Amino acid sequence: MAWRAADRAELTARAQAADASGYVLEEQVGHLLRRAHQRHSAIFQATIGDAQLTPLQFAALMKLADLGEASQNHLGRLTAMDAATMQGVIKRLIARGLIGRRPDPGDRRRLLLTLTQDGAAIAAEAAARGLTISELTLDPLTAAERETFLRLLAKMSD
Amino acid sequence: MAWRAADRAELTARAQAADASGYVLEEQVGHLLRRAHQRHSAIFQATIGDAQLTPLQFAALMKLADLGEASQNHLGRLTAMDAATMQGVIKRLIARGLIGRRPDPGDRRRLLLTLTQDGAAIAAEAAARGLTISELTLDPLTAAERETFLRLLAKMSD
DNA sequence: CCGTCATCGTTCGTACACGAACAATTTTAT
DNA sequence: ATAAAATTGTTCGTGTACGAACGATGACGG
Repeated sequence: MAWRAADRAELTARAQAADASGYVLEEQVGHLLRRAHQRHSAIFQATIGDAQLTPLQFAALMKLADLGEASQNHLGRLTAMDAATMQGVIKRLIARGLIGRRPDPGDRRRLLLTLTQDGAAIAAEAAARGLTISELTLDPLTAAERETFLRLLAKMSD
Repeated sequence: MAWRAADRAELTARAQAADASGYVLEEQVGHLLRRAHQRHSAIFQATIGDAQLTPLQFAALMKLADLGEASQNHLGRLTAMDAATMQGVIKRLIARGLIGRRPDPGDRRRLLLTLTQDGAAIAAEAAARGLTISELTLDPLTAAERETFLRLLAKMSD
């Protein structure tokens, strides 16, 4: 969001006087979570270097680098993507040649995913950027606040 | 996310041993923000009552109830939606007859939005549910933690 | 052995999310 | 007054998100 002085002033002015409903959008967790997520996405895009690599694609790459090999649904659960969303993410990663897919010999329903050489190279390169992105996102907080915030955020995500 | 015991066990086991990259997905702000946002969306959908009403449509309705009247872009900035996203949200709210649109007599670029009677009724009904949704989302935290969390979340969203 | 049930991957439809480009208008700086 | 810059609403393209339904396969109990 590119905030303007006029809009910001209007928001703080109105936040004082909660109207009859008692509902102040700017104080609700959902709205704040959404804005924090927006800000993180912007930082990700500006920092990851590879313009084609999205947060979800990056997450899948990192997790696959850790696992070595995984079925689509399994990788999806570990990266918090449902099967339908996974479809698109995997399709685009395969199209870019970053991951490969082969049938599981032991279970004909499953497709096993692995990083290609290109994929492994990009994953290694992006890992460091990923850490920078996390630091930049938490930049407005002090060191102590960051620890608290991450702990509470994890607790809330179950 | 419907967590399975096996997946959860695998995650906690792997989180211990950070591999060579030093990047542990589960500890990154972006991933946690995304999961928290997912959880909130699920709670919203289960609690809002009106199956057609989405979080963004609800936010637009609440803000418009507060403002009385606003142009599309202005309302978009106050609800943290860009102009392109706003298009779709407004289009669907108009289709449902919850908001109306008229040209601004003082500025021929602008379209002024207002709640219809139906829109105002639904907004009033939904406001209470909105507060419940926020409480349910913060439920895993203690009262003190909630206050801290909201403060840090707001600080981080700038 | 065989029916029931769960899981896997896929597709469809709807709704954000946002960069980019656009024409019409208003504002601003000269 | 007028050229340059900014704002408003729109459309297009790509990428999440996810419920719902589907056929194919596997797991399990009787």
